[in-house]
Amino acid sequence: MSLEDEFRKCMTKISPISDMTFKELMAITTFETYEKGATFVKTKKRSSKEFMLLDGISKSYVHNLKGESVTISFFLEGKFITPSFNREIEGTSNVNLMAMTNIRLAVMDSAKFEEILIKRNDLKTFGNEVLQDELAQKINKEIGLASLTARERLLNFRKKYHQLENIIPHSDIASYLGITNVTLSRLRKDLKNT
Amino acid sequence: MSLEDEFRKCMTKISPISDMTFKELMAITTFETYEKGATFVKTKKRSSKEFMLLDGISKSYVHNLKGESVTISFFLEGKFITPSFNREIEGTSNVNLMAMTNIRLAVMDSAKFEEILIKRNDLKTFGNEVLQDELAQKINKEIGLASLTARERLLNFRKKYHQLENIIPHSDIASYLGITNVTLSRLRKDLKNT
DNA sequence: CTCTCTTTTTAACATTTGTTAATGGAAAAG
DNA sequence: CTTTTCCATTAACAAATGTTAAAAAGAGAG
Repeated sequence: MSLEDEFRKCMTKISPISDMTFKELMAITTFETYEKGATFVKTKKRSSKEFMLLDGISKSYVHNLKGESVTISFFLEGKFITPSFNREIEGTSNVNLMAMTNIRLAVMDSAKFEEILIKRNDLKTFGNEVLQDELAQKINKEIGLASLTARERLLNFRKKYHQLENIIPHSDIASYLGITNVTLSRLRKDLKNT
Repeated sequence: MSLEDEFRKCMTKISPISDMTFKELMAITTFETYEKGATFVKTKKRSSKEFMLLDGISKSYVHNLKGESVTISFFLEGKFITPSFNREIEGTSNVNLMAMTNIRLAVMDSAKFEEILIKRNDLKTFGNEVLQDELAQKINKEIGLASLTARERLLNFRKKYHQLENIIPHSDIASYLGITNVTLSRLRKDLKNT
């Protein structure tokens, strides 16, 4: 399958896009690949882009005041990454984006993407879908961190991200769950015998 | 000071608004008051409005799966409450908004507000300012919940919301911090002797 | 002012989570 | 294949947080 077809398929899976709109999108799209471990968006760097993750796994993360890396969220294949206007403060990203595996991305300039979005209703619907998913995830994560035990959060994580636990470093999962990796390991052991 | 003047003052404090734009805003604005304890936005009810909190204190909250109330954020006097497009999923709010004290609000229909926003650059700047503040707060809260101890979170809370601890129920603060109110009480005691 | 109701504090104990360090195991490098 | 390095597990202990229930303090009603 061509990159274009793949891109189209991912978009459509989120919300249907007309041929016309997709053609316009293609005109502003480049395809990029990053190797496992590459940070393709950095905080404090100015560069407004939108990303559709065609293949692989990615995470967003920040550093807290102690300098520790804190995972904010994970992105699986076919996910449209948090739009820039929901991720940037004064034109600079407030999170880093890192490839957890080798990844392939469709990359679009944010300003041009928005131009198309304004005039194309199907893309607007797409954008709303993405935004609403973002909102739902954010609030769920916050509720979880504020009111669930580490064990419950891990169970939720497993429901949402099947198999991810076997693919990416546990330290990333632990910081996502707001626990240490020692605690994660303990919980994993406990849950085996249940 | 008239309600209008008060409204204007609150807006300006966030980002300057021209006379012309403000006049248009006033045409779609009503002023409402709610008594302490009133929930003026409910999840699952359809009604897209924007709120400027002229006076008093408000909170947003949700219920988790166990039915417990979880405080998401607090709003102080002069704060523009999380815009509907950042709070609603398919036209229905994903949080409840409650008055923690008697409050006064400037209330605007979201669709009409957006119409003005589209054509008025000063209002767009205002909107961006609000959005960016929202983003910054959200990410900070998430980092805190994921990587700070309860004690550190309480200290941050105090820095951000001076005096709030003496005004609103501790159960609301505890759920905001992701701890029980017994733990909150303990931390308060500890921090006295420091 | 007194009584009632609600909120906050305190206590005692259980449980969870963090810390540090050692062990084990798997992947990468030579 | 062996060695090295990195990551996950385990253990032992410390610290933080939750749970339950009782006491104290505050707020509101009559």
